Amino acid sequence: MDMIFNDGVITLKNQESFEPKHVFECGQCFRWKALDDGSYTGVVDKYILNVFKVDNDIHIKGLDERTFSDFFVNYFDLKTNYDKIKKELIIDDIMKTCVEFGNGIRILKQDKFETLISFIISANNRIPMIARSIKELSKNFGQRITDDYYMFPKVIDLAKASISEIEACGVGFRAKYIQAACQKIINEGYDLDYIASLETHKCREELIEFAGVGPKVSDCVMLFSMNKYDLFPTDVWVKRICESLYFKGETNINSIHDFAKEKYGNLGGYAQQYLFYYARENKI
DNA sequence: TCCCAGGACTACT
DNA sequence: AGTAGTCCTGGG
Repeated sequence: MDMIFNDGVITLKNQESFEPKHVFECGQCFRWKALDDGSYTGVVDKYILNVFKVDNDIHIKGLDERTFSDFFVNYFDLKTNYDKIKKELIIDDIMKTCVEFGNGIRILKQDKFETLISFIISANNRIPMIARSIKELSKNFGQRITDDYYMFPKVIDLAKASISEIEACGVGFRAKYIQAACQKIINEGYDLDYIASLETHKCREELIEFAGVGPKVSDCVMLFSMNKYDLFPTDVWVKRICESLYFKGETNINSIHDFAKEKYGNLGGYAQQYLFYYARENKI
C-alpha cells in the first residue's frame, strides 16, 4: 500500500476501491457524517477523523502514523483486495451494474459491541433516528473526547443505565433490549470475542440469544464486526431488489438466502452491500 | 389522522 | 411450524 504521512495528513495513493460516500453511506455505520465540503468526519473508538478523496487519493486527517497502521489499516479493511472480490462477484449483468455503482464500497471492521447495539436500534427504524440515538447514548454514557464528540459507551458503563435513561436517548421500545444485552454480557458471561470466533451458523445462534436480535440483525453484526462474509443480511431493501431484479416477483427470505448462498457463496456479505447500496440510492 | 420505516417478539392457530 | 398484530418515534 502506497502511504504518505505529511503534515498530519495521511495520504493513500491510487485507491480506486475506496470512495468515502460509498463506504460511509452504504448502511454499515452510523457515526460518519458528510460535511459541506464533501469530506466525512467520524468517531471511531476514541478517535475523531476526517476522510476525503481527491482524484484517486484518499486523505485522512486526525490520526498519527502509528494509530493509522495499528488500528485503521484494519478498520478500513485496507489489506483486502476488493478488485478481486468484485471480479468474482460480477457473474451477471445485475451484479455488474450494482458493483459499478457502488465501486468504492469497503466493509469496515467495526467494534462488536457498538455494532450489536447499533443494529438492535436499527430494527424497524430509520437511519437518521438510529444515528441520533447512538449519538445520544454516546453523549450520556460514553467517555468525552471533545465537547462535540463522545466515544460509544463501554459495556460496563451502559450496563449501569436504567431503561428509562436509555429510553431518553430516543430508542423507544428497544431500550429494554439494550439493557438486557449489556447485562447478558456483564452478568451471564456472553463474550462477543468468543462468539465471533465461532463458525457462522453457531455464531448466529449465539447472537440470536440476545433479545432484539433476529436473523437480519445477527447477520449485520457478523458482517460488520465479526469478519464473516458467508451470509446475506436480508432487509426490506435487499428483499425488494432481489424480487424485482432476480426473482421477477414476490418470494420469501429463505428463498433469497438459498439463492444468495448458491450464487455468491462466501462472498454473500459483499454482494449484499453492493445490492443494498444500489437499491437504496436508486429507491428500488 | 393515519401510515410506515434498513425487524423482532408475542400470541395465536 | 407458520403468521398477524404490536411496538417507540417522528416525518410525510
